[in-house]
Amino acid sequence: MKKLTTPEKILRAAHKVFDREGADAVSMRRVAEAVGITPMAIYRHFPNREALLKRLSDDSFNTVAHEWEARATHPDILKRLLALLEPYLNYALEHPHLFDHAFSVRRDDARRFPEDFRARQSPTLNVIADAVAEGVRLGVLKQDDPWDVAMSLWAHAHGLVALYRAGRFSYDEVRFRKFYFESIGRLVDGIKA
Amino acid sequence: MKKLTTPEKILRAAHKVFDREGADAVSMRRVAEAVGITPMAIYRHFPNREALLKRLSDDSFNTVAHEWEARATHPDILKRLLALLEPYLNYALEHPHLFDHAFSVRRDDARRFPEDFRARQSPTLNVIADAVAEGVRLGVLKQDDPWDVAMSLWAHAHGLVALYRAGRFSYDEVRFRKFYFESIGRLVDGIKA
DNA sequence: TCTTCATGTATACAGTGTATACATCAAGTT
DNA sequence: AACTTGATGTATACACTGTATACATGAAGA
Repeated sequence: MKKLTTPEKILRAAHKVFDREGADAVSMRRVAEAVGITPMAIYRHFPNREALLKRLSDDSFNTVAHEWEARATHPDILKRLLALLEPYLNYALEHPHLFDHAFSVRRDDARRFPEDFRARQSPTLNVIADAVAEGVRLGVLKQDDPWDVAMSLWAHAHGLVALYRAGRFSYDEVRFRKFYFESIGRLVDGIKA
Repeated sequence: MKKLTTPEKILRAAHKVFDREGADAVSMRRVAEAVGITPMAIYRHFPNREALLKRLSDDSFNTVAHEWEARATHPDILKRLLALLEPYLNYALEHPHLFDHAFSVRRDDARRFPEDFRARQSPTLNVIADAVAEGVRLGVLKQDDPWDVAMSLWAHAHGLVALYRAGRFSYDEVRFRKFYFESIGRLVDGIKA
């Protein structure tokens, strides 16, 4: 059992509340009480509440993001693309509040399409675009810009999850998961050679 | 110049702030001051702030929603589908804050896929699903469930706009508009017969 | 022993939504 | 004409928020 520094304790307490009840439930006073310090003590470690929340969703996202690369192995390009988009769905279903904050909240410092992505600054979209590029090279996919196609795939997955998160589906997780892949399949049909 | 009732004045003042600065800027005190009444007077006309915001985005959305039906005329099914998704983009670009609230905020009373949509309770998705059904009938589109396909189209459009709204594109409006239709075009390619 | 600095506390302020109690005034009703 | 009622407003207060400011504490180094 490692001894925790105060910033770590703050992050853990805040993460717990965030993951369970969403960003709105993460108040400085509530986090401070959970840690056992005064609200103002948090400001010794984080400039403000927004920075604390950002750090939280960044950390949470990064721990999951590595799964993208691990999925980049399937030899069948079309199946690989679907497999690459599964962690996105899993993350949204397992950590809905953190997902909302990581992907649906406006971020002025976020990586932007196209320049940041083409500069390979997104480890997650890299593997998708690489898979698309390989598919094009092998003749499995239509001739098209791999980054544009990767963005289409991301947007499609994101749209489905965003509508699900916004309460526009009555499906339970199992049936939504099915619809998610069927829907992405329609897009994949459109990029096939 | 029609004389305005108090609820109308409240809605107008709130709409102005909402459209310009977003939901967070709409405080009861600020709206009340703009109208020239006390904050608590608003509660004579709206049960609470949430209801006021909901009414605002509902109204704003409904005034735009009629454009959907007006676009349902193009004889070419594929072009009609693209034309049907244009008002969605226009609305998002012209009223970004209201768009966020109308489509990205969780609504437990929102119409849900599939049952509410199949029951034709969404005037906007009706025209899309009808166009898809007609396309299937004419053999222009693959055999598939029109409501599932319509939902895919909506999700794709929504995902693009949501990512744009979340600051994931560096494109200006003109270039994003181009990418929006190109991307939807990839999905349309996938549902073509 | 003295200083310094990181880390914490205490207090206060301006902001929020809204519950509660009271005021005003026009429209019926007797 | 007098009285009642109901719609609409105000005034005040409460609990909550993020955080600026001032001060306390205690360990490390000189």
